[in-house]
Amino acid sequence: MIQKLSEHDREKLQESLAHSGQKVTAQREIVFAVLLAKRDHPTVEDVFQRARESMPGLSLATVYNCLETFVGCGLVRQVNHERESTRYCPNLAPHAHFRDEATGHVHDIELPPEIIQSLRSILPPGFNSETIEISFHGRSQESAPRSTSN
Amino acid sequence: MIQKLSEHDREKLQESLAHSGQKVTAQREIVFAVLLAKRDHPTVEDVFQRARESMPGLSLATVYNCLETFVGCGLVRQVNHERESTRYCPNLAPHAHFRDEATGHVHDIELPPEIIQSLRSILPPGFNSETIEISFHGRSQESAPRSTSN
DNA sequence: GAATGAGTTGGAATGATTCCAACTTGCAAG
DNA sequence: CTTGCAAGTTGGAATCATTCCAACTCATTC
Ligand SMILES: [Mn+2]
Ligand SMILES: [Mn+2]
Ligand SMILES: [Zn+2]
Ligand SMILES: [Zn+2]
Repeated sequence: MIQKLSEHDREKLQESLAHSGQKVTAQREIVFAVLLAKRDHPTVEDVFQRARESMPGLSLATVYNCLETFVGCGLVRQVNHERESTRYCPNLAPHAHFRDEATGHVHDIELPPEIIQSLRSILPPGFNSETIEISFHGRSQESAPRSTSN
Repeated sequence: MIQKLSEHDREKLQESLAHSGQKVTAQREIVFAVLLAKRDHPTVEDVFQRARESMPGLSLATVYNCLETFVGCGLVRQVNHERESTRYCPNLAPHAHFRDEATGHVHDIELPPEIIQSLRSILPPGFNSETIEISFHGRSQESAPRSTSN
C-alpha cells in the first residue's frame, strides 16, 4: 500500500513533468512512488501489481505510459538484460548494473567518474557517445552459500 | 551468394561443435559463413536473407537454431540494444559495441585489458562477474555531415 | 534395410510491448 | 454555471521477435 510521495519527491516529479509540458496525475504519482519505494528494478508487471494495491482501477497500459513518460523526462532509466522484460530504475547517479543469475536480482554498481572517462577515451576519433551502458552478469554472495553460522 | 568457409574456419566450426557433441551440417556451415562474410552484426532476419541466397530451402527456425547453437559453443556473441532484435557477432576478442543512432549500425570497439580490470575492480566484495557488457550509444562520423569536398 | 538419434522445417503459440478508439478529467472561455 | 478542448486513461486488439512443437529427413549403427 505504497507510502505517499515526500514533498521533495513530489516536487521533483512536478518539475520534471512540467519541463516537458506534462502534468502530475494521480496515476503518475503512484507509479513514481512505487519506483521510489523499492528500488529493486521492477518490471512493468511488478510496478503494475504494486501500484494496483493503492489504485485498483489502474490499467497496465497506463503503467506503460507513465514509465515511458518518466524515461522521456529523465526521471528514471530503463534497464535491459538480454531479452528479458524491461526494468526501471529511479537511481539517477551514473551507475552500472549487476545481474545476479542465481536470483535474477539487479544491483546498482556505483561508477567512478574516472572509469567513465577512461571508457570514453577508448572510442576512436569520430565516435561521439551520449550514453554508456555497463552491465555485469554473474553471481553475488547474496545468492548465499550461507557460510556464516549454521 | 556467400563464399565457402576457409579451411581454417571450417575447422574452428567443426572443433567448437564437436566440443559440445554436435555436428557440422550444411545449414550450420552456411549460417557461420554468413556471419564471417560481413561482420556487421546482422539480425536473425538478416542472416536468414543472406543465407537463403545460397540455400533457398533454409528455414527461419533453423537460423534461430544454428545461431543458438553457435552462442552455446562460444562461436559467436549475442548483441542486444534496448529491445531491438538480437544481433550476432563473430568477433571473439573482448570488445564493446557502439550503436550509431543515426544509421543503426553497430561498431566493434576494442577493449584494452586494463579497462576490463578497472571495471572488475569497482565491484563490491562478494560480486563475481563472469561477463561484462559495454555499449555506447551516439553518433559516429560515419553518419557523415560530409565536410570534405563537395 | 530397420532402428536410432540429431537436425531441420513450417506453422502455431507465446509474451512483452505498442496501438487504437472510446471514455474521463481538469480547466478555460463564454 | 454550461460547453469545449486537450491531456490522460483504459481495455482490448494488433504487432513482432522469439519459442515451441510435431512431422519429416538424413546419416549412421546393428
Ligand atoms: Mn551465465
Ligand atoms: Mn539517443
Ligand atoms: Zn539502477
Ligand atoms: Zn561485435
